[in-house]
Amino acid sequence: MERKEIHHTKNEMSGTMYHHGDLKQEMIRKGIQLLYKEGYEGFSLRKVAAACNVSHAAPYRHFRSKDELFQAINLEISIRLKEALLKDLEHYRDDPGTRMLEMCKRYLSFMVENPDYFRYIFMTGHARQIVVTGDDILLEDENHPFSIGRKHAREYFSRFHENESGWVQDFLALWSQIQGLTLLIVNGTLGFSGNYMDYAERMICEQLKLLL
Amino acid sequence: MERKEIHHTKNEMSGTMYHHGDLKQEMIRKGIQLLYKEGYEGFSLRKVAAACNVSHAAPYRHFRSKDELFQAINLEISIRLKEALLKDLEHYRDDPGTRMLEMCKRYLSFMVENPDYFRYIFMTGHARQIVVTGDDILLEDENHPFSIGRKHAREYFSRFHENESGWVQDFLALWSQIQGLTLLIVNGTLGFSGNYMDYAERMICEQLKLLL
DNA sequence: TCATTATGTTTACAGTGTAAACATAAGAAT
DNA sequence: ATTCTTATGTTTACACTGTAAACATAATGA
Repeated sequence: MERKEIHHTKNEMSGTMYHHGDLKQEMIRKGIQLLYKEGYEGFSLRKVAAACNVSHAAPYRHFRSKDELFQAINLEISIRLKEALLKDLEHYRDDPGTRMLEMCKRYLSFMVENPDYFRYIFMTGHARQIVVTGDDILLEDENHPFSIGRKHAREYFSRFHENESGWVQDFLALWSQIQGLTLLIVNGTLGFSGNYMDYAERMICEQLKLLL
Repeated sequence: MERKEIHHTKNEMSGTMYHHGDLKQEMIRKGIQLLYKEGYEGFSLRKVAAACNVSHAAPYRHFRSKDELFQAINLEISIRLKEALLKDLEHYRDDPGTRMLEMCKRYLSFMVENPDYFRYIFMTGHARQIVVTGDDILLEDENHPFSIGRKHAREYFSRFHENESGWVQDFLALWSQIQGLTLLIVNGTLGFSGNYMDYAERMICEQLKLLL
């Protein structure tokens, strides 16, 4: 009971060992690295396995398919994104407009700095399903980055409407715009001679009905 | 000189023939069909070759790589898109706002009906480079669908600005929004209980500064 | 008629995801 | 301690993929 982790992770042990120790987590870590280095096209299960010093079939003990590894990576990324969005957000407590602007900018920055995250999540059918009903726009998972954005947007946009569901259209408009700009920048369609964030900021402010 | 096309396309000849006749064009046509049927993931050179009743290496006489076939498909799609955007546009001659709205809706419809076109062009790094300078947003190719949109947007948005380049920001905002909404619908992120076009229309009208 | 060129086919190879059979090590039960 | 079971590796195999090289055939032009 007392001495655990005797046989974990090759680093802690001397030579090579039959059992890896924590292959699942290392597959996810190395998978993200590979995604970062070689992009979505260059990504392969076998390369990740090799990066973990493990035979190409070993991953199948932890993931039933390549796609399942992707889902695990997806989850890990969404956690990082959520952290990035929420970090030190209380600085903007009494300025909801600036807070919204800040979150939008953070989202864009995160994706631009980690383009393969975006590429992976939104360009390969691995995004979570979100449903727009008559008066709400909802994802089951409360912890998902989207739900964070939704919560803030609802609180923010509600002030501009009398009816209970008016914020939905505003949020949809804002979210589409951010998402589109992110896509165009991340996939290399749009190049800026100056700083792209200037354009983004003006655009977002207008969408947030903020005065410039 | 007179009798040409004697030996073209298997359809016109009796049995099978060594030379196909117009493999290049049929690869593009069948390629688009395959894209439509199996999606970008299920797409392969060998399947397209098989669909053309031709050995798997034959395409290499016309395309140096899979990517080059994709570029040809890209071009073909952009032509179809342009046609869809411009068809009967003179009906809206004296109502620029409605015309812009109509073009945006057509773009969205086209992509929703042909999701793999969008997936292919914008999710696989095959989109054309567009540069945003201080006072313009430009693509060299005048015939590209983007350039069509740019022309109309410039004419339309200019009325709201005194300075010569004010329209750029407006166009960027509109384009990002359409593109983002399209992405979210096409990749299945966003599901609508009602008609998605209602939401889209309200959104676009607002972006066009049109009264509802 | 014959050489050249365009355009096919066959064969080959390395890389992919995945499944099956096998091997080993860890932990539980005896 | 020894043995059984289970978790987690490895090897081998297969059907795909893109692509290159060698070869074959048919159209073209001298």
